Amino acid sequence: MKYPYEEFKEEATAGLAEAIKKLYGIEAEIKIEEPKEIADLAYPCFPLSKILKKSPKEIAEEIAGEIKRREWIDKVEAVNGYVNFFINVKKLAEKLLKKIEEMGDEFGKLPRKNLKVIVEHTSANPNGPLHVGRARNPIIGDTIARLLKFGGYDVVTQYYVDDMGKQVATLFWGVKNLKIEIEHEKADHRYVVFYQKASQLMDEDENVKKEIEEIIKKCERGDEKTLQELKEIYEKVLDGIIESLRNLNIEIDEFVEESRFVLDGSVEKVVKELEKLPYAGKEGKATYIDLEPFGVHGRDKKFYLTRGDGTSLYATRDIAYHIWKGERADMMINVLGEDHKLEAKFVEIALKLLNKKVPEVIFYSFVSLPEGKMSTRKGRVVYLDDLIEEAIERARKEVIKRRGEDEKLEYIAKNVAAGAIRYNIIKVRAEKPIVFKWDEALNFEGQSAPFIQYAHARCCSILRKAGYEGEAKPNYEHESEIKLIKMLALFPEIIKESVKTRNPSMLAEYAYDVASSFNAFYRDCRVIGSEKEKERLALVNATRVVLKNCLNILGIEALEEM
RNA sequence: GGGCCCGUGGCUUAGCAUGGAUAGAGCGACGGCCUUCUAAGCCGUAGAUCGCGGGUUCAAAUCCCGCCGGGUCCGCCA
Repeated sequence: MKYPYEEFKEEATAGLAEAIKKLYGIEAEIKIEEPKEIADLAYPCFPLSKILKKSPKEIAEEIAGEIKRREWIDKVEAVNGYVNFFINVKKLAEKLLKKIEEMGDEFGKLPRKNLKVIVEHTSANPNGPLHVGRARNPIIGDTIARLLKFGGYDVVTQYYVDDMGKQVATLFWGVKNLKIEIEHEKADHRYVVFYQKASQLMDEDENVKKEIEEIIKKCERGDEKTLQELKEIYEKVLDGIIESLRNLNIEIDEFVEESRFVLDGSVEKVVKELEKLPYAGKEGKATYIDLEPFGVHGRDKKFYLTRGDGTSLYATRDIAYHIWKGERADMMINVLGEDHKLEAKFVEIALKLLNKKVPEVIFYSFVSLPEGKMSTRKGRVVYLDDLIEEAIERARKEVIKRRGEDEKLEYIAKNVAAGAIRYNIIKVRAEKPIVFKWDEALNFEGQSAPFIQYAHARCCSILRKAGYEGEAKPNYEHESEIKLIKMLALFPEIIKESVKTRNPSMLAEYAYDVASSFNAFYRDCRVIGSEKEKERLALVNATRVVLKNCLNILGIEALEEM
């Protein structure tokens, strides 16, 4: 199965190759471009000019003269050394609308690949509520998962639960030893106070530090009773985190506890295997791998696998986890903060040395506050729950302003809020650092989720009123109609591209462009009651489908009214 | 000291992988548009040495080298 735009592109490429062969007798690599306003496709003749010793202008003219109108190619022009192609809009409209009509929610999907991919994201220590500094993780992870599913992969998402590290142990110690009364409906917010106080005491009091260290040691030795006790506490915090995620439309398929890899002996096996390698060394009883031969330079290039007492370290357990994961999937994708780069590099090196599958990693920069990096320990944070709550509050005001209070108020406000937050994170490339500002994070206008949701709601409203039944003979002439058709046709291309590059921000941008093109159409072309009502309704419906599919991938509710 | 990432109008950002035709948006500012399908919208104006300096090329925001500024890491933490 091919999408219409794809067919056009193939026809143009084939036509070019043929023409060049015929004219100059050479097999040229055809690199085709998609200039926005100028043409639908363009072929620059500059590289050929060098080989042929002819001006690009002349070459373009010769080639353009050679390429005939075909099924998809409506017009070919030579301009400034480019061969410009124009698509047969009538044909495009016919084929595209038919395809969208048939496929509906499936439109834009790529063929099934029969490859299982595990997307690991969030994996935050369950010692307190999620904060905005890490909010990119679940949003990027969930969007990537949805995107890959749409792109034909079988996707499972995993949250790796660090149930035996310092953070959870500190939390546990705090809950057991401190008396703090705090009111909050969510457990993660109640418990984080114990964690904060305990961390503070740990810095001040050597005995507290020792007690916490003892808890960690017990866990790492596989003491099941201690692990169980910790679990009873952290599980409540984790439930709070899960609830926060659910408010952003994020569900995680599997939770994998770190301790299982200690308990089942796989961590020990990893250490034994790695110890045998020539890169391994010992310092006292602690084992390390020297990273210098792998191109890692710095003050200290030793990466430790075990402590002096033989217990394992986080990265070592992470290796065991990845071996386990790799046995259960064809591909692994991890979403990690940029602070994990070195650790991830180490895990990668270790996995390669052990001849195991290596994960792809998507790194993101932190969301910081104007006063600096967020920190749960220091209490310098904006919690995700507070952001969501504020977003809903603001959305509610907007909804009331527009449509008054009705039974749909909460539903709309909640989804506008969640959408706005998700969109604002995903529209920016993951590597870019973000400084958190309330008004930017909660923008409901311009390039934002509500803008796109609004266009979708407008589509739905028109279709509702007109009673669309799905029959149409497309014949579009208005510039805004044509622009919109072409925009919709690009959807599968955008999916292909963003799946390939694992870059959902491209899709976010595209969804905005579709909504924007629709608004122009809405402005210029009356639908209901016009002579062209039927075919315009078909276009509105096609727009609705594309917007909905975009929004679904972005994890944003496609509201039907707002 | 070293590694990696970021640097595009006042602010936020797309484009950078695979170099091409006038650098595309949004916010904010200013001025307009609700008697017709939802004004969370639309139209217009102003605003850009694409961090700086070299280089490669017919062509550089995009590739290479150097520098500057910011982030991040270099722990027997996670």
